Amino acid sequence: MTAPALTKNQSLVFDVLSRSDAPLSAYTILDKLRDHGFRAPLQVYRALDKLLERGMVHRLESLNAFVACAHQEKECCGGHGHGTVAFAICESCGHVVEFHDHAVDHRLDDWARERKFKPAKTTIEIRGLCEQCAA
Amino acid sequence: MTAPALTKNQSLVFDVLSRSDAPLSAYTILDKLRDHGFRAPLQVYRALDKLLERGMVHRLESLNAFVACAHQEKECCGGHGHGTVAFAICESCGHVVEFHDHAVDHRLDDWARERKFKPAKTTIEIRGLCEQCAA
DNA sequence: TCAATTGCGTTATGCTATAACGTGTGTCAT
DNA sequence: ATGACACACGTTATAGCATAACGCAATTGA
Ligand SMILES: [Zn+2]
Ligand SMILES: [Zn+2]
Ligand SMILES: [Zn+2]
Ligand SMILES: [Zn+2]
Repeated sequence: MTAPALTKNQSLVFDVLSRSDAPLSAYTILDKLRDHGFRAPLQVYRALDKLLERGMVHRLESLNAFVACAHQEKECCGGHGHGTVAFAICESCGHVVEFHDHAVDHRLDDWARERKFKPAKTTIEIRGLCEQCAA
Repeated sequence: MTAPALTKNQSLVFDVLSRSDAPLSAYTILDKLRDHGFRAPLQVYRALDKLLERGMVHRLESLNAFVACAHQEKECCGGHGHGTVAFAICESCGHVVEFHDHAVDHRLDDWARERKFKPAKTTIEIRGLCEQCAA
């Protein structure tokens, strides 16, 4: 039941994402890891796949970029085992806020149930300007 | 105030999207329009940009693909002048349903207002299985 | 020990999107 | 008219994102 340890490559990728204060593209991650022996995009993508599976990393579809999950292990909704997560992305400074909203989740869930649509993964991304940048 | 007519290229691209029952990538559109003189991606992307501006076409971020807007001109929320729109995307048959949900919109709006975040564009995409394909 | 699984590294390729250049065509103020 | 401007268009080249296909090594579990 308890997940196996991260491999070396997975740890390296996760570390880079954790330290970043903005989303990173796979190729940016690659560049940051060249000194650690990374040579090809696949090394990054394979690590990202595993981290995404675990919910430790999220993909921002509107940016083709990735962020470390901002949840603590045991937060509401089970931390990394969270349901749908939403993002507010500042187009000026690049800062991203990850959040849940149960009302939104349930509303979309109801919509799906009414139409007998079976959701697998839901993307919610608000792009705009954060408080700092909107001033 | 009334929008200028579509150019030839814009019409061709819009037609292709309108006739399709699934989202199309820019390159797929290009292929479908080679017989009409299209030779390069930019011809498609430039037309798409204008159609997106007008709200006649939507981009599905999680698919890197495009669909014709499913609204009628004068539907609720002003038809093509609509606010946030959401999509349910079947991963099996490719069918896409476009919808509004005011409750979701307002909830996300509230979230943003509370944090003084200024939304510019919001993406909501539910991927899963439609009723037909879930059976 | 033998198979199956998983991760890894490499090369090559494919898909998505834009930069930069020049052309032609209208509009509009001079 | 003529020049200035805006805008659509066409072309070539390039940038950015993602996966296919190969082979090797380590791990696991019958
Ligand atoms: Zn998360
Ligand atoms: Zn900002
Ligand atoms: Zn629409
Ligand atoms: Zn379906």
